[in-house]
Amino acid sequence: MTTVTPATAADRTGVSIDTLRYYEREGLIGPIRRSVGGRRQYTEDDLFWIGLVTCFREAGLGIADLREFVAILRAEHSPQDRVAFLRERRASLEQRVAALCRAMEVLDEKIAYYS
Amino acid sequence: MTTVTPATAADRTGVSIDTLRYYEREGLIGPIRRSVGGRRQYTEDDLFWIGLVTCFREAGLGIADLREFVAILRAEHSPQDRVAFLRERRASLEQRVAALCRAMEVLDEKIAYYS
DNA sequence: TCTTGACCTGGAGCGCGCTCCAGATACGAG
DNA sequence: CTCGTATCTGGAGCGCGCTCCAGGTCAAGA
Repeated sequence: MTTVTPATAADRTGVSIDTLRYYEREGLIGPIRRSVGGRRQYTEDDLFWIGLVTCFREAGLGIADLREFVAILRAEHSPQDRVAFLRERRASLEQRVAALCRAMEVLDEKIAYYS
Repeated sequence: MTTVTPATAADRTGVSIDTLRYYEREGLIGPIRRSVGGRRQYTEDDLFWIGLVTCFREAGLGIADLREFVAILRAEHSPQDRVAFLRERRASLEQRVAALCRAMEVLDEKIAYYS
């Protein structure tokens, strides 16, 4: 299996090395395989997962949310639990979108006023 | 002009008294009128403005953004500057929405998978 | 008048999400 | 083998956005 150094992983995911280590410490990714000497070796799967995490971080989910997310998707939870959790997260994202739309409406109003 | 105590203002806006003071210190609201004894007296206009600020905070704008927002709307800036600023803010909100939508798509995928 | 509770100020403290640092170790190029 | 760069670990530091606290002031009700 082809793997990649921390520097390359950081480069390809757009996440800093420090943050990658932080995410691993926090249980959001990995644990990442190590070389004999102890250096991290990121697989393509790791990179993909980091992409998912980044996607959710950008959407505003907190570290604790993501930890739970990881646990749900990895551990032995009943499908109902998983789906319930996922739906819950989806609902909160919808609320964020709603908040954003309200703010955009206000902006549009102001833009119209000053145009 | 009818005014309202800090406690009532907090109650009606859903923003804590401490946070109201903080916003005022940061220049996001006010300065709020004071009674002879030095207590704050919030007008309806103040409450409305606090509502706007809250709306933008919920949409994820930072304190510095809002300070600039206030400056733009209050001070003597050319209409072009205002509109440019507002459009810029709107664009960044759109990006947030896009990030949220991406995350929701991922969630939907997982939901579909586990359903 | 006295009590009680809301409010004042300035400043410290806190949780989050990184980010940086020191000191040690690994490893590829020459 | 040596050098230089990349990486390792544990822990400190930081910016943001509040939140809390101490010590004092104000004001309405009994």
